[in-house]
Order: sequence, then C-alpha cells, then structure tokens
Amino acid sequence: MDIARITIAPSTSAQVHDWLRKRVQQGDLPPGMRISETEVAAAIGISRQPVREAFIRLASDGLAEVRPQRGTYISKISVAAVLSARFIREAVEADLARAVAKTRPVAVLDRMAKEIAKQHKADRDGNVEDFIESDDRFHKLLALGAGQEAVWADLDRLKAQMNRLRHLSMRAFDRSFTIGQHQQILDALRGGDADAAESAMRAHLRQMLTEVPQIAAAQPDYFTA
Amino acid sequence: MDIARITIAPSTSAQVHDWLRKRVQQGDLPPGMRISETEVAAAIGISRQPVREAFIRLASDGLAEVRPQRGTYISKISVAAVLSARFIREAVEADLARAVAKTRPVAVLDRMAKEIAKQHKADRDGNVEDFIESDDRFHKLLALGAGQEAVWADLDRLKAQMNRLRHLSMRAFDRSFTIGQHQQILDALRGGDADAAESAMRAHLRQMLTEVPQIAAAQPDYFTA
DNA sequence: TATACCATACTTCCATACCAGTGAAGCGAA
DNA sequence: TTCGCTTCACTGGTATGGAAGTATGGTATA
Repeated sequence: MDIARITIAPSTSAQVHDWLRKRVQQGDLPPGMRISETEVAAAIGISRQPVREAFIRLASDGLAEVRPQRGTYISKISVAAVLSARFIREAVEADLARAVAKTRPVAVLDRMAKEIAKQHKADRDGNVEDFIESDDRFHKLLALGAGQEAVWADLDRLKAQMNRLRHLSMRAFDRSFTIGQHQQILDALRGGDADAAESAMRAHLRQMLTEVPQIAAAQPDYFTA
Repeated sequence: MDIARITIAPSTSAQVHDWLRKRVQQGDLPPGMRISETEVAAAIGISRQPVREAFIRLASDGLAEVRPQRGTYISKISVAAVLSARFIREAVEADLARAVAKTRPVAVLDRMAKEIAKQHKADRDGNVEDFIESDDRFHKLLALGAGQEAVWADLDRLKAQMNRLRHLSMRAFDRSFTIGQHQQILDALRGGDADAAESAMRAHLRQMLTEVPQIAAAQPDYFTA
C-alpha cells in the first residue's frame, strides 16, 4: 500500500461537513433551505456540537449562512459571485492555454482527448454527474499541462457557487455544444497556436455570460444579486 | 442614522477569529507557532468552545492547522500557494488593466494617483503597514474601475498567504521601485494604451517571482514547499 | 375590527464535563 | 549506557445543559 494512503479517521464534524457540502453542491439541499443543528444531529444520531462546527465550516465555504438566534440557511447562489469566478477563470485559463500551447505536453493532451471522449459518452447516456466531473478534469488537465496544478485547486474553491449553478444548467443547455468547444481548444493546443487557444478558451468561458441570466431568471428563488 | 448601520453584535467566536486572523496576517503569530484552545480561552477570559470555533474558522482560511489530539499550529507559508496566487493575480489584473485602459474612468484613476502619493509618504515615513494598505487599495481600485469589484474580494481571499509574506518582504525590498511600477501602470491607463497597461501590470506582479525565493531562503523555518 | 401585549416554542451561542488519543518524562531491566 | 515499558499531563473531540435572542400566534383591550 502506498504510504501516503495512511490516514487518520476524520472527526465527526469534518465528516458531517463533507456530507453537507456535497449535498449542497449537487443541489440536493436547495438554496434558501433552512437547516437546524438539532434536526441534523438527531438525524445522524450525534450531539449538536459537531453539527454546529460543520455549519461553521459550511459558512466559511460560502455555502451556508448562520443567522444568530434565528437559524441557519443554505446560501442562495450569488450571481455576482458566479460572474466574478467566471471572470477570473477566463483570465487565468487564457494564460494557462497560452502556456500549454507553447510546450505541447503530449501526455497531457492525450488525456484531455480521452476526457472529451468520456464527455461524448456521458452526453449520450444523459449522465449529468459524469459529464460535469469530466468537464472539470478537462480544465484541471490544462493547469497540469502548464505546470500550475496548485492554480486549479484555487480555482476549484472559487468555483463553489458556480458548481451549484451548473447542476441546474446542464439539464437545460446543449452539452454537445460544450464538447465542441473543448475540441476546438484541444485542436488549437495541439497545433501550438497560442492565440487560437486563448481565444477558443475565452469564447468557451464567455458562453456562461448568456446562460447565467437565463438560469437565474428561470428560478429566481434560488438566486440573489 | 443610515439604516445600513444597524448591525448585530458579532459572536464571541467571530471576534476571536478576526483577532487571530489579523495577528497571523501581520506576522504577529509566526508560522509554525503552536496555539492552544485552553491558553487563548484563559487569556481572554472565556470558555474553550468559542476559541475552538475560531480555530476552525482560521483553519478554513488556511492560516492554521488543527492536528487532532496533538495541537493546533499556525500554518507555515506555502510557497506553492503564494506562487499560485501570484499567477492568478497576474492573469486577472492583466485583464482588468486592459479593461480600465479602454474606458479610462477619470474618478478612479485620480484616486489611484492619490494612493501613489500616499505610498510615497508611507515610504518616507518607513510606515510598512500604511504602505501595504495603500498598495492593496491601488489594486482594488483597478478592479473597481473595471466594474469588477467582486473580483477583488475573491483575489483578496486568495492572497491570504501572500499577505503574510509581504510583511516579511516589505522591510527587505525597495519600496520606491514598487511605487515606480505603480506609476507606470497608471500612466499607461491614463494614456488608454491597453497593451502597455497589461505589460506594465504583468512586469509588476512578476517582480514577486524573484523576491519569493529570496525571502523563503532567508527564513526557511517559516515556509514549506 | 384593529392594535398592543405576552406566553411560548423555537433558534444559535456559550460553559462545563468527560472522553480518547498523544507524547514525553520517568523508571527499571538488560 | 541503552532499550522498552509504564505513567501521566495535556491535546483536541464530543455530549449536554442552560442562557439569550427571535418569531409566532393567541389574547386582552380599545
């Protein structure tokens, strides 16, 4: 066994946090929903304290809002936060695309091609979850190819609000169009054309600018300005 | 009175968190230092619980590390995290600079000029804290001028590790050189030259690439890879 | 009917007590 | 001296009770 796999059992509080975070991200716990220390604790069969600490962690992630003496609520999706994350992604991934186009790391580019294949399959199967995960891996590989793996970790945290929105949008929008954009990006990277790679990436991420208002308008209860 | 000024008193836990965060950022609590729930609670005169929750928040910020049954330690500064934040800043602020150069919002540009004046003064006075704050405001104004204020809020959180490093570096490096770079950026913005603004900004933020290794080498105990 | 008041049932927040894991000091045997 | 075991003080983790604040619905009053 890999020595790195030796870990200690995470605390109850951390486990509850992970569980809640996933459920929020996947839209299982909808924006605006009220959650209660007492209820969650009773449901799991533990005391209130670890649940409370999980709520605090969730609030640090921007996924919940604790209102003292009033209650704790799942955060609504902030349109401003989503657009901010989008802006940052466009700037950063444009630079990443330029860097990768210059070095053309074959191994990474091949893995990106495989992800596109997986996306085709997930699209055919109608498997939204698989599609989103592969989409993320595609973009993560770009950072890896640029030797900036840590950058993706930072972007991933910024994307928290965006991820929730995506679970709403992937059902509504044309996934094959997204895949086509991925293919264009990859083609430009393989061709070593930094300018083309950058503009393809920017166009891809600007797609969100038209989608976000539509999604927000469709379910206004889930969003705040 | 402005209705927006009606606020609720922050919880003890939140106050402790704020206090600790500031002290860590300013280097008052050095990287690697051990902190104890019991000691902090006794020093303030409260119970362990709110202190414990403040530690959890601090860990979410990446400023502390809680090791179960062992102790809680102030995080060492991750060189990888600093470089990642730097990369992101360069990409994002390059785009921001382009945007501002195109619109040339006079009011904002004037405020940037005032910040540069403040930086000259802080440099003369040897006031490191004032200098850093003005430096931050200068860059924040750029985001404001581009109509992307929320972007700065995100960058600010990413900068957490970088900020700690800056408190070490500002004493070691030439501040007047930094001010000169700010002036170059502002001149390009006023001239409406997007290319010049972008390259001046990139050069400014790449400065860190040479400084970080030197600072890390000077105080290796404070850093991790 | 409309309004002010109040009892009540929640909520999160804090204090306290106890639990289990850790690590270093102390001790004794080889 | 060196090694191994035991002990014990100390750590963060969890459970529980009560304090303080808030929302709500009923009730008395005009």
